[in-house]
Amino acid sequence: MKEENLVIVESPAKAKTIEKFLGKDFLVMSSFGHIRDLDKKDFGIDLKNNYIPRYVVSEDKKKVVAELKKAAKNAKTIWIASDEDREGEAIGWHLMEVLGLSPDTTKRIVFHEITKSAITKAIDNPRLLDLNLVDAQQARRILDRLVGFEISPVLWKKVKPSLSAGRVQSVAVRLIVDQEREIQKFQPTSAYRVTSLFHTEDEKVGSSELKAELSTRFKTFDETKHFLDQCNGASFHIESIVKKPAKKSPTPPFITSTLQQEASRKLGFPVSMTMSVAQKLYEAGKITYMRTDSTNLSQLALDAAKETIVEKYGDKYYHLRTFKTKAKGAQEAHEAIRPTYMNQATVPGTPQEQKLYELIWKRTIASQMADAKLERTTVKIGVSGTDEHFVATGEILVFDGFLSVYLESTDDEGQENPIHKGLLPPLNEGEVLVPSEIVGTQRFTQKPPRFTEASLVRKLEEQGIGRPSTYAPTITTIQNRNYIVKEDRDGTEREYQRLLLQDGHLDSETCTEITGAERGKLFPTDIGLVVNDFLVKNFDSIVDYKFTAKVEKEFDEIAEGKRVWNEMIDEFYVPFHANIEDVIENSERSSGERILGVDPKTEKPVSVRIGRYGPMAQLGESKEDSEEKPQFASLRHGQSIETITLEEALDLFKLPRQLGEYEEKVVTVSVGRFGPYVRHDSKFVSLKKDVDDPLTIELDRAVELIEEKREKDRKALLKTFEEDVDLRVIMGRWGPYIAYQKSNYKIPKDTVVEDLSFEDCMKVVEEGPKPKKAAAKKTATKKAATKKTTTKKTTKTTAAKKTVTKKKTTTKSSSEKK
DNA sequence: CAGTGAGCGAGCTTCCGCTTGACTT
Repeated sequence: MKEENLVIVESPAKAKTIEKFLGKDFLVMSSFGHIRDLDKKDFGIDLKNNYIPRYVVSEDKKKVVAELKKAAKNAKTIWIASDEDREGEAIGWHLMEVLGLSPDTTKRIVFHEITKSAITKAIDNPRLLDLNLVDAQQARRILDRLVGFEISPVLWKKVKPSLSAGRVQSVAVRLIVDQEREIQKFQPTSAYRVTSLFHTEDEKVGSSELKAELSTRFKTFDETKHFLDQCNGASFHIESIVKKPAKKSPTPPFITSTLQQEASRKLGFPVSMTMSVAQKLYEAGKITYMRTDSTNLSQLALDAAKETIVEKYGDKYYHLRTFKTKAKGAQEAHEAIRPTYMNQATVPGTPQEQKLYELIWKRTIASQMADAKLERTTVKIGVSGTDEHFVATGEILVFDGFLSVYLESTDDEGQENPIHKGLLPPLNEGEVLVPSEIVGTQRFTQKPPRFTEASLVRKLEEQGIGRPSTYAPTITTIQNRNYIVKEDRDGTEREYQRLLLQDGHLDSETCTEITGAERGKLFPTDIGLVVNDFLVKNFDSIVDYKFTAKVEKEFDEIAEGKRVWNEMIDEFYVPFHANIEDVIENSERSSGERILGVDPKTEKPVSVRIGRYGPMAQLGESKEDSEEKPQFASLRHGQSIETITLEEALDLFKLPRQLGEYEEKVVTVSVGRFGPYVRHDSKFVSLKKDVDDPLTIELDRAVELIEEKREKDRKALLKTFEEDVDLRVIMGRWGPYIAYQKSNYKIPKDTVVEDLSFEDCMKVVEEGPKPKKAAAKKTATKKAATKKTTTKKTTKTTAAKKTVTKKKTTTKSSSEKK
């Protein structure tokens, strides 16, 4: 039977919802995003012929494309309903190309919200594909490919293999590097903050205290002391009391970037976790689409929010609001992120899903609520014999409004807040106050803040760099490439002065505080620093913060039909490529090398630099006329080329150490990729963090660790079989699994592990899905197949060679996924 | 992936944006 209508959307969850609205005559399918991309071979672009792109159907989309083709053949009318933005238009165009549809007749429809009225309205108003917009996307895609695939190989040559550069990631790294340098450069200055606790004359000390701060901050200890001396015996009276109304308004509903920020601040989620939890909520139909840059709410949502607010909180808490989207380059193909059903304040699910949902619900509801009304009272207190005055501020909530539901958090860390929450004690102008204590404290200016994942996203969005769908992946990429790391850092102790005036006595003391402690902040690595400096030096215009904004403007001109896309690309590419050639030819290798000094024992020079496998130290030099080779050692975690000292570098060469023998086998200690370890009988045991030091650990302790590990392995071993000692059932991090020879196998669902027989296990090993060493990335299946058929060949044909190297890459990529 | 780091040097790495699963020891 021939279907009347086929509608193609991008997301399968969306397809499901829309099908319900459209009824029987419509079959709704999804393309799962883009179906084609530029070929990876030779850029996928004909550089000599107007940059004509060569597209191929992505490996993991072949199945979807085949199904769409089949459905398209059977349909009378095909509706392309991809998102209304540049990428969506291109997805639509690729679909038409692949399915053999004509852009002149195929119906293109768009809607910005998934409601019945929006969809029927779209069906009633189809248009044709906008080829200018498609061209703008092609220009975007081709430019990104050219930038990424021309600069990255330069890095392989000049810095280290396998590195990457790109329009978005390189700027993200630059933001972090520039900020880090600002922080290193920063010199704190200090000033003295004076605070006082007052009470009224007739009241007892402590009954109702008034905390006030001096409006002046003194530069020096002596000035502060002088002032406190003046206070000793002075009188204090209220000069004025000023009351001022104030209001607070709610923030707009969530878009991707603000959701990531708030989930990070309020729930402590990394951005990738926020996105995967949101994805689950979306697939379950609990929230609208989570990759959006629009703060818009549908009429349906506005009505539902009103109903919920009025019912739950009453009329006076409701206030209709619409928000303008601020983000640069926003394309607004979707609604804001909001609950599907406003009247559900909570949903079932994992704790994370519940928390994130609640956050979304509160933010959405609050955005449609009344302002909070405050009254701020400022009390000015004069000091006799001086022109100085203390100020006390109190704030009371007259009407809570949206605050009864939700308040956005800030990134500020530990800044002292001088505002009294709540009421001030009853006071009158002219009244005399008595201080119970006056304190002068030395305070230091704060260094610029380091980025968190979420604040980096905000910065990128402000600059119009990246899209909602790429914020989380970009941050993962630059961490995977080891350009930046997310880390905690302990603070350092700092002394400060404190002066205390109490009961007519002035004392001063030196106190200490911890400063500069960081949690979950982004730091550049040595490689990040070297690569960034190389890019800034040689490709300044590309890693410029404004580069994206500049090309976006040109893409817009293409979309408006004012510019031809391949002319724009040509204008960019010709000088860009000349620059590439010049850098390859003329630029020095860049390794960030630092000469640390000379080893006092051997009198050989010691240096550090980026090597093929990362930051390393070198002891001695390679000389042509000498047989002697230099020694190498990797820098340890937390060490940096920029800051490592000669002593620390020399320590690196003290490993591996032999500790002695245990059970007639040698015990050695060293530091590897996963940190310090003990090696014995070709088995590895990690040293305990913060307990053991590889430079000082002794045999007894090493044996202890070895035995501990044996005990743990014994406990994890669930089953062994007499028939074959190679077969074991082991308890792993993700539950039990079967290990046979060198591969691991998943146990089928619903099996009782205790009941597994030898035959059951062997069945899993033989029939179960082949344990893919390779991460399931695009071509993995193809590679696995090649591997299987050729590994047995012993002849050194090119084909066999090829598979060997391929195998290497696949295992590597699987390891990188960790 | 836990001894690597020049030397001879094939073939490999890499981008951004749209979407989900499959998968991890």
